[in-house]
Amino acid sequence: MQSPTPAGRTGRPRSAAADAAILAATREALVELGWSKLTLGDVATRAGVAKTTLYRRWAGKNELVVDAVAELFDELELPDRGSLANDIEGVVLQFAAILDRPEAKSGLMAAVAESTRDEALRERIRASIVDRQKRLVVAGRSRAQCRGELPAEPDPEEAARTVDLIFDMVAGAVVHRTLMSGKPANEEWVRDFTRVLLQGLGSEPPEPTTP
Amino acid sequence: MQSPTPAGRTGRPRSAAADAAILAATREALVELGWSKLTLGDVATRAGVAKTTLYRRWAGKNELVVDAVAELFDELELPDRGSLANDIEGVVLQFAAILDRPEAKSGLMAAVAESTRDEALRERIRASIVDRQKRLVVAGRSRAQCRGELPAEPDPEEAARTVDLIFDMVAGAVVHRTLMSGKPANEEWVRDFTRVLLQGLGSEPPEPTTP
DNA sequence: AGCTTTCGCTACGACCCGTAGCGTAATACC
DNA sequence: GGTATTACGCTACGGGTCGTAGCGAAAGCT
Repeated sequence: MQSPTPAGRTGRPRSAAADAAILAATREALVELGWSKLTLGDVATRAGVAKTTLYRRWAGKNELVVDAVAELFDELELPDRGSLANDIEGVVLQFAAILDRPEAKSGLMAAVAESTRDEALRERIRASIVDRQKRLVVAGRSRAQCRGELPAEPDPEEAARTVDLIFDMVAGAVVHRTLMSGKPANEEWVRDFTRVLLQGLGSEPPEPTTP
Repeated sequence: MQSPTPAGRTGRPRSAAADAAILAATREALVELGWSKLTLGDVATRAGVAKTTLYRRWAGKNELVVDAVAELFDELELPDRGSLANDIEGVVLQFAAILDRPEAKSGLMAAVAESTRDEALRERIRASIVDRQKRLVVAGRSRAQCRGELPAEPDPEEAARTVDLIFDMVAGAVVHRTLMSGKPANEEWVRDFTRVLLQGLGSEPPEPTTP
């Protein structure tokens, strides 16, 4: 997960408990201090380990925070809710709930910002966060094709392009809504979003919000 | 634009040339160093001003970078290209071109990350960057309604929600494509994106990419 | 046992931060 | 032209964080 996993097999093994404590302390520090004021010395103190232990496992702040934030996305699931629209609404609400947590907001965006100048960090984010989310898109799309809700795309290259497009549209909209617009991606918004995604902008709303 | 604009009217005025030099130096430093390694002392040296001059005008790194990045979005325009689809493709390509610049990527995302813990900074970003982009959505939508390409929404509250939704979907998709997926938002992608946005996911592609 | 690796601790030079103080330069008002 | 007022450049400073080195002790494996 972190630094070049120790090659040798003999000797005292690394403490797994220390790993968990460090990542939890990192998230705690992210909540209280945010990215810029988070220091590795402070994280070490919170975790009850020495600062040098941190540097033995992670190359720096970037890698540590990515690993700490990645764990937040472990709970993402895609239960079968009967229709494509329901599947989308369900997973988007899950994603929005994770993004609403302060440690996810500041940590993820800061890491992405740093990754624009660090190829290895970008790959780390892709492998531990982005690809995990994209798998949900692949699964949901294939499920919808079996239901006949989406057209089949025999060309694998074109199918991959479509998956990428849907992924960027879904995740991008939620992230932008949450971070840039600063408004909640609640049920009402998710309903509207899903309708536009599935039927396009030309469609008219089913009901003018009369609860 | 920056710090509490000097209240008094007498005395030596602030140098406007210094402002431009500082903002340009900030963008240059963003390109070469990225957000985390950018220091205000270095920016001051590049701009040919004293470090104290920087602190007299901006409260800190966050505010300075936001102002420096905001200027990049000044060139955004919405020329009338005849149809809603063409309008969208045009403005999205402009937006993607700006986002592709390294100073925009690292600067904007880092500022957004910091803004999750700084209400004043979030407001600054909203006023100088986000709202300027949203105006294009409002204009493009109203133009499309005049053409009859989009349904009219008489309820102003519902119209505002629709504008917000479209804005987050468009800008979010481009940002996510560029930064998270790390792939270019080129003409091919923009064509696919516009088709899905207007017609929804159920529609089939017009031609299987046969140039 | 003995070997190997991790761990906690301390200390260190290097860098950047943000501010204070001073003398000088540039404008507005009279 | 003289004067008040503000901005500017420069230097210097205490405080904080960085990332690393070195040490003795602890914890596993064979």
